[in-house]
Amino acid sequence: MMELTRKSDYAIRGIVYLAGKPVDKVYLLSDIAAAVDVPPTFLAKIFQQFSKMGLVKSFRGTGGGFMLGRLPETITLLEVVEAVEGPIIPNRCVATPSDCDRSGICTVHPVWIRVQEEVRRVLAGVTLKDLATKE
Amino acid sequence: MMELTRKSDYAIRGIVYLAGKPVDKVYLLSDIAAAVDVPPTFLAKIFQQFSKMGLVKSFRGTGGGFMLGRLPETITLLEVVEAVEGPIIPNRCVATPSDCDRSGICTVHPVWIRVQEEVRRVLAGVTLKDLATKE
DNA sequence: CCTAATAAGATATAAATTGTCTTTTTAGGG
DNA sequence: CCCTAAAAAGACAATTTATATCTTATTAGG
Repeated sequence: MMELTRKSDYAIRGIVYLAGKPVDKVYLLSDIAAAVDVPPTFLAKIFQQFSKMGLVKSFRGTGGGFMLGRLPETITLLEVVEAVEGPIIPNRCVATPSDCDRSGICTVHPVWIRVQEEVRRVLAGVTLKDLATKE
Repeated sequence: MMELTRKSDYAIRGIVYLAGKPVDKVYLLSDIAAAVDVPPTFLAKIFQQFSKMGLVKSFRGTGGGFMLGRLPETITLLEVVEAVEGPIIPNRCVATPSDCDRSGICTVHPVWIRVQEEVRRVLAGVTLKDLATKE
């Protein structure tokens, strides 16, 4: 339970790297991937998702690359994780409570809700600015 | 991220069922599995694990079956989940910090520690007695 | 129009999940 | 003693998810 996927880990590395750089410049995917030690083709997929959601902006063609879509202090770790993995759901019954309807009431359900809340609270309390390491 | 496996869900159903019954009696695996709607062979594997860890006691042969290994108020949900899935590890770097040693210090690491602590805290605060629904 | 770069989609491989099946061991009862 | 009822243990199988890679298309600049 609870294990982050590689994809999310890679995603965080990549976007935190951007957050630690001057935000108005464009960075090559290949350079980012090399800097954070992630397979470039995999990071490309991740950043494509991010781009659709506005977390990063992409520019094609010569001189293209990626930059952060918003200021680092306005992007939370929760947003990043959920952008990659979808909503944080400790158990399927949290997403679709009808799954829980064995025997009328499920006593465990409220516990998963609390787990979800606590995890979201922690992740929502950290921004990319907090995570970015300026060099 | 964070999704409980079926195995854990089944495990919880099974052991909570036991916790809701008179604790000094023995229950057939096949009956438990039918009552909580879990494949019997799968639940068997889970209860074998539980048995090794003392969460349940097993009895073989005629008249055999399973009962809780300890009183319901002394078994936490955390124990049950970790008995099935192993320790709660939001990211591999929490288990093996050496993984985290890209670029000296990893700023995200402490966040995963906090996530781990919060999840454990919630789950440790709930016992099987709390979850058991007496009929 | 040529080149540099991302976008999109198809495909491939490996690992984990979710089981099942068979054989063995243990225990009780006639 | 057998015979039967039950769990224990281990091997095996199917499905799904994770982890990529490859190819082709699109976009932009010079």
